Amino acid sequence: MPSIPSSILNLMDNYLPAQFQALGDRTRFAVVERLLNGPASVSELAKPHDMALPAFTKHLGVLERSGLITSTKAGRVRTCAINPKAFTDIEQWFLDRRAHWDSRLNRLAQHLSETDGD
Amino acid sequence: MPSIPSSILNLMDNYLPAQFQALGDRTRFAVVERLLNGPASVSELAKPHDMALPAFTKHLGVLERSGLITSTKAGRVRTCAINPKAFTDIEQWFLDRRAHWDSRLNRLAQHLSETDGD
DNA sequence: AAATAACTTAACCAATCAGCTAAGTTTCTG
DNA sequence: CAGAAACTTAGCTGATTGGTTAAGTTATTT
Repeated sequence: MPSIPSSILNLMDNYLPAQFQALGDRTRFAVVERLLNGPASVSELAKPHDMALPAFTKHLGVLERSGLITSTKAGRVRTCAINPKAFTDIEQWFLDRRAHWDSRLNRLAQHLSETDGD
Repeated sequence: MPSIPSSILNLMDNYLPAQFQALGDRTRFAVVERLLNGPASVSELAKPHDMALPAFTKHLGVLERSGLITSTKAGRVRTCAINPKAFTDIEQWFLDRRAHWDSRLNRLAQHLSETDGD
């Protein structure tokens, strides 16, 4: 059974560290929180941040390359929006790890209670 | 003994960008995934990573300063463990934002249906 | 007591990052 | 069509990051 080469899968694969790194900057984190209220243009998003536009648009580039946001240009205005799937994926990672973590603790507790009287 | 005001502690506390940044590196991300299986010593954690120990312990420093992990030294062995509260806090951020996001979409849908016949 | 194990500290280096200014492009407005 | 608005591209810079080696410290083993 021929399968998709892992080189391609790896590209498709949502790589969480890239998304965490994107969120790991005050400015980008604030942009994401803003966009959770709905889409906005570049200049609208930039307004609260005390920096020149080129610096700011680099941040948007990082967010977009990580997959956390999307953007489309209409006329001279670029509009940015949250990519909900990226958030669902990260959320899922936390849910999975929590489930794993909890079951580990349960096994531990089980083991401790079973060996209690030894 | 003068102490750090709680107002400042609260600001330091739970500063998500720092935690995201800590997770935004392959090595540190892998360490966290490993620690979700249970505590481990520094050299145990370092083994799978092809780098000298000083480089590796810097990563542990970043993780610990962010609050994602804790460590204690017994004899010459430092043992690292997950700090579950940090994970709960991040998880909570995602749950909160999702709730907010969903209610925004609901309001939007509501609005669209109410103005449907205009 | 000497050797080894498990880090730790210090000093350095290359690469990436976050910012800047200046100049360019495209699209709207008057 | 001239000018302004909304980015975009290019090139520079200082700070931070992720790595290195060499040498030190502290605890255990033999």
